[in-house]
Amino acid sequence: MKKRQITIKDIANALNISPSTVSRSLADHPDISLITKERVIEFTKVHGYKPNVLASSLRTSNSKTIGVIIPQIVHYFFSSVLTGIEDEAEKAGYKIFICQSNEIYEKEVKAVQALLETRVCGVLASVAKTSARYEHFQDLIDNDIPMVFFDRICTGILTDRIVVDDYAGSHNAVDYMVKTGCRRIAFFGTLSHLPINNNRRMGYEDALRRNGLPVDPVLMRVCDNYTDALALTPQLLALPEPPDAFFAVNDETAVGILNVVKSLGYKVPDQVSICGFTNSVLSEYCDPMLTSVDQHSYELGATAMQLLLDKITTPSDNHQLASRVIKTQLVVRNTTRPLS
Amino acid sequence: MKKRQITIKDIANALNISPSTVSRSLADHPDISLITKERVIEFTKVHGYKPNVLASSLRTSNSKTIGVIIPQIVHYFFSSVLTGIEDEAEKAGYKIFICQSNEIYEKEVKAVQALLETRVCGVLASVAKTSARYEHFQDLIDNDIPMVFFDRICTGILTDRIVVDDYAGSHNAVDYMVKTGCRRIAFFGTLSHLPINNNRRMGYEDALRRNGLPVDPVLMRVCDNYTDALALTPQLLALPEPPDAFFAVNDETAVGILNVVKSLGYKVPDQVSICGFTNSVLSEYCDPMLTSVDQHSYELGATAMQLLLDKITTPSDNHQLASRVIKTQLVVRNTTRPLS
DNA sequence: TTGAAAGCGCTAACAC
DNA sequence: GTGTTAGCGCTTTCAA
Repeated sequence: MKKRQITIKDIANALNISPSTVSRSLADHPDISLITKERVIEFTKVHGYKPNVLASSLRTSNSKTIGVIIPQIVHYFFSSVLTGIEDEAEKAGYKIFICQSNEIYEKEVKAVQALLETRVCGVLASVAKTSARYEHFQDLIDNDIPMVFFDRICTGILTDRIVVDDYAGSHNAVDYMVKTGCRRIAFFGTLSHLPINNNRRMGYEDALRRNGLPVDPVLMRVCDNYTDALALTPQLLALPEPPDAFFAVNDETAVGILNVVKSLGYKVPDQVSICGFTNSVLSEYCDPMLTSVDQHSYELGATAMQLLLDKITTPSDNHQLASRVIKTQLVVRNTTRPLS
Repeated sequence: MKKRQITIKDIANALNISPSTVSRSLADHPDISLITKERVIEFTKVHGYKPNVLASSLRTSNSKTIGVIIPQIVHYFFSSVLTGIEDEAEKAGYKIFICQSNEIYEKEVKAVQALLETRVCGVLASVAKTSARYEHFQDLIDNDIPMVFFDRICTGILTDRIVVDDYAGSHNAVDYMVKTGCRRIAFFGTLSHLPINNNRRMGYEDALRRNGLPVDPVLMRVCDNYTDALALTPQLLALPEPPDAFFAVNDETAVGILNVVKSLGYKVPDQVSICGFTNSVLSEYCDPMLTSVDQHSYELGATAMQLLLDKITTPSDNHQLASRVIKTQLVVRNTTRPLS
């Protein structure tokens, strides 16, 4: 026998007042007398009344919920962004509904569907690597759901976005490696349609060019996880002209490279330099500790949420889209040489 | 101008049928003629109808949502459990509503409140380290919300639970270290009321005793994160009789110990052995790779969700609580010596 | 200061 | 095979 939750009507009957008075008391409406309010509050406490948010959301057409579409929370970067998102949401009295795409396009589409059905007030999204179509996101826009893309944005969709300065981050890191004597720097990136990858690659290429170094396609590979790095790194080191440095688009990949390089007997950073991206906790756990590009992930999440809340509370029809950039910062540790 | 979503009534009017017929068509009710169903489906596709789950949940008193209360998703163990939970939930057609307690009692209480208000069909919870009171969980029970505790259970509350065999896991690990020659093994654990900690400590103590080794309180410390391990480890190594091995309740702590031990010039595992708990990806990232106790976290999450779904679908009034145990497995890597 | 009544969008008896 | 009707629990005009 499932016990029925107590309702406003129950309170009204018990107290011999009307449901509307109860509702107003709970909402602390100024018209209601203090005595009445106190009686109501007292009753809710004693009897453990829990407002049914389903009902109030339906009635007010406001679910006070934000949908978050995120690739994978196992990754330090995303779980850290999520913390920023949650903290801001909580301050503003919003709940968040997290959907993991697991980098799978189909799951992303389903997530959008679920968020639409849940009548979320807004959506924060970072797109899956495999997503090459964007109609599902357009669907959100078409239904007037405010949305903000973060980190992995979707250029085809006209809406606010917040990213990290991937180009500068990657440019600075590579520039630093060149300045410390590296001449053949390999690039391990992601294969996807996302601007984030182009930007990081361009930062890499431009840093080389500005330093008068050649851009060698042989050194540029698709590899963005630990396991693949274990397989690919030995191939590069076996080249006639092997790299003397590696730049990877995330820390897991960088650590994979590091483990291979060490196991093959190279000295890090004397013979081979390595730099990652994200500056996750991981970078302090490996040995030598990893030089990495900090993305200020918490700040990214918090700012994304603030942007979204702005859109929700002050819906402006002049659709000039905000485009924020979070600065990165190169954190030099011991997988790269010091500046002489 | 916020665009109103299209409703069942709209479809009914457009198609000159009644709302109930539309509803039944969408639910694929056997009574409805194929032609009608097709007309309805066609219309929903063309006009992008999204059912309002708020309304249907309210009407049916079934939100098809499971609440999950979890300490911190940044940790590999929990995010990995979460994946198991999500996969099972999805199979069964349930959404999940994730609440992070961040190990803070007050946030845990708020989470329970939110879940109650959202009218979730059930709750999966792993309790915060700082929670010493449990009325909030009792509140769920009192409202007949099926619930299952996982990993960090709450002994005061009578409900289903699923844990890892912490005692055996820790016993085996310590026993292994003794068998490989360690004589003074330090224990780094958590300070909390949770059984999980007692069990791990007892496993440690019993393994020592069965091998005829003394249990020295000096070697047993409260320390369960990377930063604290950096501070505490040197103190232990400076003892007149320093430990020759460390057993930590999680991998982050173990890596912290490892980094200190190495930096002080000790050889691992020759002079000092180290073992962690969880077997997170982390254990392959450090050097030497970390020996750790695998907790089968994905399986833990999946099983927890299955247990909960069982309770939800077949609510038995005979409250005999299920208590499942997931086996652990010692994964030997290079921070411990081989068995001779 | 409070109450009556309508309705958010959906479902499910019950009727025909 | 389809329609009528009532109501899930809440909020909010409008009236008193």
